[in-house]
Amino acid sequence: MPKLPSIKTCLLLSTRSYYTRHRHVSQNHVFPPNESRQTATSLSSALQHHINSDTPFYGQTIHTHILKTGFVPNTNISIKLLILHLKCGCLKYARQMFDELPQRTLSAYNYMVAGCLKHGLAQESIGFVRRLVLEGERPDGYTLSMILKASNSGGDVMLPRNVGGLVHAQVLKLDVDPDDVLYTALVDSYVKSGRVGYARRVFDMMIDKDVICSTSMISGYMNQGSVGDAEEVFDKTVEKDVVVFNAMIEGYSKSVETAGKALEVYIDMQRFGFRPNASTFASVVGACSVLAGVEIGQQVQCQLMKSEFFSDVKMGSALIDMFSKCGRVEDARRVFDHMPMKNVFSWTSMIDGYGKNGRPKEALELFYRMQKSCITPNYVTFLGALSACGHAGLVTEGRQIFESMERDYSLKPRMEHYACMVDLYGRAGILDQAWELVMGMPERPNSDVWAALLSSCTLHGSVEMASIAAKELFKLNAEGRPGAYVALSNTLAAAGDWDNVSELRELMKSRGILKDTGCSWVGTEK
DNA sequence: CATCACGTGA
Repeated sequence: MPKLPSIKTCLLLSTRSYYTRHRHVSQNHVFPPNESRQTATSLSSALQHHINSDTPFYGQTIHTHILKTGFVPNTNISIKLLILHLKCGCLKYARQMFDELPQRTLSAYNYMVAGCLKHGLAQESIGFVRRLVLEGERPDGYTLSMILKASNSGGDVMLPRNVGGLVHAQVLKLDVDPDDVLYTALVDSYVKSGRVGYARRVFDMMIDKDVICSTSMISGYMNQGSVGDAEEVFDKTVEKDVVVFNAMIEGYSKSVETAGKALEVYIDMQRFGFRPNASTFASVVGACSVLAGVEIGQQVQCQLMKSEFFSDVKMGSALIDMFSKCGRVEDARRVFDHMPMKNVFSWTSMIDGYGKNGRPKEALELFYRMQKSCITPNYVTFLGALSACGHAGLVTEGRQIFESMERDYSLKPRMEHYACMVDLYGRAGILDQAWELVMGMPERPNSDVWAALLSSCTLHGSVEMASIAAKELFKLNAEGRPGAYVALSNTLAAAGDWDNVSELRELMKSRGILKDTGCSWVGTEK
């Protein structure tokens, strides 16, 4: 039987292989220990070194070595090993270390929660929160901020709807300093759940409002179309950074009215000495596409080409999108062809660009070529391909693509896809197929689907189906869709059902949807 | 042991 290496050898082994690759790192923890207690101490400091210098894999090496010796790590070492495994992304080992701990402290729990979150396992992380509460621990500021993060992670995390409020209450109970990062996390949580008013209230409690929380606040305001409030917060932000500028530019770039300001801020930030980064360029190019300003867009493109982001995939997609929106598909295609690296986004932008510019053949051709290369289409790609089929009236092809979604890529069609298919059948005049699809949906159709069905009925004069679709639509959110009333009214009128038309018009008037009759001003000037 | 917070495209 081979002799097991001693701890001393382990340390030397792991550190030697480490130093051959990282000669610049100080060697102050390599001292060979003489006694067992010292062994633990020097082992601990070696592990600490790998935690601090972000070289977790070497720390893991130490673990495999000490496992061979049969050395039983103390709590201190176990926790360090746990941290190292988390840093390496080995949740399995981390969990094993965690379960073997003699006593599980709050900080150990917090590590597990954070580790799961970092690897996208929000549900798992909440599981650890549950466990710590069941074991009688009280969540501290760290735990609370991670609960917020988990709830913001978007996934299907089982949490009460108003987590933000519940955490807020706990925060107030804990009596934490308003300038703690936790307050920033709270602001961000409220912003992300769309409750900007609450976010502002928390924000106002903070005395030292730094860039980070201001940025959260700004993006919250920008997402609502309250540009003025965003500007107010932005102006009050003393120590600005690239990110705040980006948040402003991104916000401004969304609408035609403010896209010009996006360009101004872009110039401003450079004047203040901030170098634009990939996100900045993406937003600025976005602003150009909103303005349909190819000229400025091309100027930005030139600047971009000279920057270090010239080959950035994000940039390429933004440029493709801009040129497509300006109706210059050929230019978009040139960008696409010259991209050194392409990802799903690049392909999707290009497919969508062809679709939106009335070139379904090219869109589909690209869609098939993409599948032949190693890029896997996603939800948005399918949406682009399906809408291209819709524009071209390619029913059979559309159906095949729709079916391949789940079969070949295990992507469950979303509401948008169903709406797209209904639209495809509807435009082609195959209303019964559209109806069948809607009835066979696994989930309840949303307003987009009913709206697509309604407009198909309007197109082909099917009054009965139109009224069903309209009824469902009104049940959902008719207020946001004045078009629904108009479509139904047109269908009824086309069928000569004037009684219902006038009834509907009354309804529209009472709900404040019917505006004054439009009239032309042409010829009224003196 | 020393975790947690801002912008990201179709």
